[in-house]
Amino acid sequence: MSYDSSRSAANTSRKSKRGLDNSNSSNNKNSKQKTLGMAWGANSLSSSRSSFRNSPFSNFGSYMAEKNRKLQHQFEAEASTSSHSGSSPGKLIFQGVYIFIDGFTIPSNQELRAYMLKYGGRFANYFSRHQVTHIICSNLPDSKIKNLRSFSGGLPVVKPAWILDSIAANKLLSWIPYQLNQLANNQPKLSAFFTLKSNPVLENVLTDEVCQVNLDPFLKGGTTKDACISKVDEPIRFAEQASELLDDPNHQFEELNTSSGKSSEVKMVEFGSSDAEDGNSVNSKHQSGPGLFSASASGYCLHNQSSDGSLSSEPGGPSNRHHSTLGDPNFVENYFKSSRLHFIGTWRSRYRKRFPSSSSELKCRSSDLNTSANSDKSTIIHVDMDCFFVSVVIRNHPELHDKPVAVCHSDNPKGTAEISSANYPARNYGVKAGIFVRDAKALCPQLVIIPYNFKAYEEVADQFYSILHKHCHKVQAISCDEAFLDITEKDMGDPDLLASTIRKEIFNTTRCTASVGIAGNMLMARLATGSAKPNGQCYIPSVSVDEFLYKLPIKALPGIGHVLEEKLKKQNVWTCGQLRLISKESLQKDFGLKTGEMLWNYSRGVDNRLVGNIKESKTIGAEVNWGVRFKDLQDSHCFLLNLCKEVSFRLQGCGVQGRMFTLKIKKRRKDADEPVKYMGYGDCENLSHSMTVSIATDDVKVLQRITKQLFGSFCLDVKDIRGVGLQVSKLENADPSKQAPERNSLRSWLTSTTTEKASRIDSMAKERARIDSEVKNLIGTSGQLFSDHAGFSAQVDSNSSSDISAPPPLSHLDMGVVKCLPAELFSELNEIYGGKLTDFIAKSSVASENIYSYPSTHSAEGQRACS
DNA sequence: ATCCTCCCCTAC
DNA sequence: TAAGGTAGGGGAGGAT
Ligand SMILES: Nc1ccn([C@H]2C[C@H](O)[C@@H](COP(=O)(O)OP(=O)(O)OP(=O)(O)O)O2)c(=O)n1
Ligand SMILES: [Mg+2]
Ligand SMILES: [Mg+2]
Repeated sequence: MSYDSSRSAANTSRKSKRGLDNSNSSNNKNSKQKTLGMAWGANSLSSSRSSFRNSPFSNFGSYMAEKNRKLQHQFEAEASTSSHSGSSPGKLIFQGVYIFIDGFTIPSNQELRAYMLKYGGRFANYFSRHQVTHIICSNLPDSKIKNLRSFSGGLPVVKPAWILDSIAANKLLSWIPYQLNQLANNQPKLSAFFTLKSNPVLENVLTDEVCQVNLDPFLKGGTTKDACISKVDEPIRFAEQASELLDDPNHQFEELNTSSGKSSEVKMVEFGSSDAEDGNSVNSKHQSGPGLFSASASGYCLHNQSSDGSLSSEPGGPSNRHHSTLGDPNFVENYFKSSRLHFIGTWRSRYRKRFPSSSSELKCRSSDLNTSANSDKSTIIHVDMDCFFVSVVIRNHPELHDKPVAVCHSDNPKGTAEISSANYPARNYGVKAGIFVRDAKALCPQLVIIPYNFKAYEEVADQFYSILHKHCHKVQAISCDEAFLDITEKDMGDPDLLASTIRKEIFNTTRCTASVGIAGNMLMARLATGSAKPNGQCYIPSVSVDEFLYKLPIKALPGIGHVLEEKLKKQNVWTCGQLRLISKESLQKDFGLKTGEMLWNYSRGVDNRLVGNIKESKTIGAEVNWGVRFKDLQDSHCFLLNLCKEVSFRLQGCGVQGRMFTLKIKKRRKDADEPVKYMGYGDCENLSHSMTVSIATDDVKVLQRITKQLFGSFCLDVKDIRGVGLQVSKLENADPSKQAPERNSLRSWLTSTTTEKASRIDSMAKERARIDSEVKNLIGTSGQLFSDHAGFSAQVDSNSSSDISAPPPLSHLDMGVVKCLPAELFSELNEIYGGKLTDFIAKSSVASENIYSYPSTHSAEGQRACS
């Protein structure tokens, strides 16, 4: 196996002074602004943004809203014109039908394929839930049936006779009479559940009872087995029959279908859309725009399966889908909708909005580090959902709880799709997150593969955090399924009791289990969770820390990944006990100051971090390292533009702008073969270039110009590009009035006192020259007058200025800010207002310096500005 | 010493 | 076929 990428990269030419040489060749003819996914993205951001942007224009929010409205309109117009095509000749009886043939059939695979192609249908060599409309199947072994039922996601499973009869009738017949009986008969006895379901008391009675019973030994007995580490395995049983009777809209839905359908028809258990939409699914035909992704232009993939199992003729139909940037203009948008890593990567920014930092977080402890003194007193809880992505999806499928199950995009036993999460039965076979589905199938042939349901993950995460916040005010979110609680102050009673209460509540609310670790610091609490899983809790008292760690493999320590693990193993260190034998100095020499200290501390169970609120983000970015293949420069520029749009949306969604831009490129290594992973990046060099400007921006056009320039400073063949990322840092609040003074670079520079300015006068010339070049960069050659600055974004489009609203009236300008603009920007602005600015300023030449001048604390930025 | 840039590593 | 993102911490080495 050729291992991917990540060699030392020490040989890559590091310097590569950012060559400002490359002429911004194309003057961007195609600035038509497709605005891809911003349709609903713009909605959410305009509202969130209008609250920020009210200065210097008091009505800036509406200005932006209007701008966004127009862009959205434009987008919708384009979308509606682009999608329709093709008329259907009478012969194409299978138009819109996309079959996948599972197993041996009569007539043969090839014959059916030929029929489909001849009569306007399509034929899938590999199963894809997104494309396939019908599964064709004659007969299957039992094991395969079960898997099929799980994976088909509600698609009709039909006998080949359907195709033959349709051809004979010269029209598309209903598939229902041809449904595979085998499958229908094998349905779980849902009806049995439904009759019981109507008893709402049952849930509490059963689950509570079970929990109580299981918790009992722990609560009474206190400590158990090894060295006072108390651990309760699986105290909350699934109580399968009971839990599945819960009043679940999804079940109701299934019941409706079962009873109202044809007598022979039994609705297949649905994993995909129906579960996602829960109660809505019955009547919601339209994909309620995934506004979920508040900080992103992309939404989730809500599979557009028709909920009644009938022919699902998707809007676009089963048209050619491209799996790479080649030929798919919406690649970025579509890709993110299906990316699990994008989902978990962007979850945090959504959480920030849903649970705004409670601010009541009294940072009464002066030092930001735990001293060993109070560490003894602290009590930290770590909560983590068990095999989260699997658990959420199989909630309604008790028959799968005991079987090995994994979440994956593909069930192709030869495929390179990645396992996202595997349940515990599957882990017994070695199946785990990150491995290829083909390897997982090799390890465990009966592995059941189920699809993602991002919307459900989001909902469960919300419930999860609602519960946590209810029980504790100090909650640090780690991810959508994981958090730390500081319960030091809650000296009321047993932490174990609190933990079991929380776990019980999580289960009763979500029907998914969580595990909990309790200890004196975050490190040990996290490790405790690991040993509590699945569905358990574990307390590690201080006295047991040493023993707990002694045999623990170093890889189990958070912060030690495969690289550090290998390096340490070369030093014959396999366990934390062995790690302790190495001196701190030696570790720091080998791994650096901080990393060495971390290793030394962690191996002893020492962790000084405090549980805290999520900090405001320092960087915002987007990258794509899958399916990236360019045939020419134009391809790459188009892709970069889409990336810029995505990043711009996220910046605006977060209400921030940035000054530093980093473009990352994955470049196929010299002699690298085609990647092992389908559409993957394989063995690559990771390259990056960055640029800092003095005016923060979130404007697409500015981003695009900067990005183009950065892109030009790489010398490479676009055909070698396997991944692209754009990251923005040095963030500032988009609303200057809410901007922390020390973070407001431009303002601090502009508003520094005259004496300060005088003291910098020597450096000014140099700085001015730099600004000149930046301004040129920001303004460019065409339309863009200047970037978002001090809350102002104006665009004077030479060709179609009617497209964008005019800037707000002069009276709404914040003159304090305007006065301080650099000359170039001031004159640009002055032009917009027909020279009236000069007069205005002249009249109100009263002292404004005081308003915005800060004590000269902004050392860093000051240095930067005048150096 | 401290910053800055270009990386690498890690976790979810 | 398949959807290998995102963000923070931090190290090496050069510039100041
Ligand atoms: N390489 C990974 C790691 C995680 N995830 C997703 C799927 C997981 O369900 C979710 C949470 O990550 P966890 O590390 O908590 O893993 P699980 O919850 O699946 O299992 P565990 O019981 O070990 O927590 O993130 C993923 O898609 N790919
Ligand atoms: Mg988990
Ligand atoms: Mg987790």
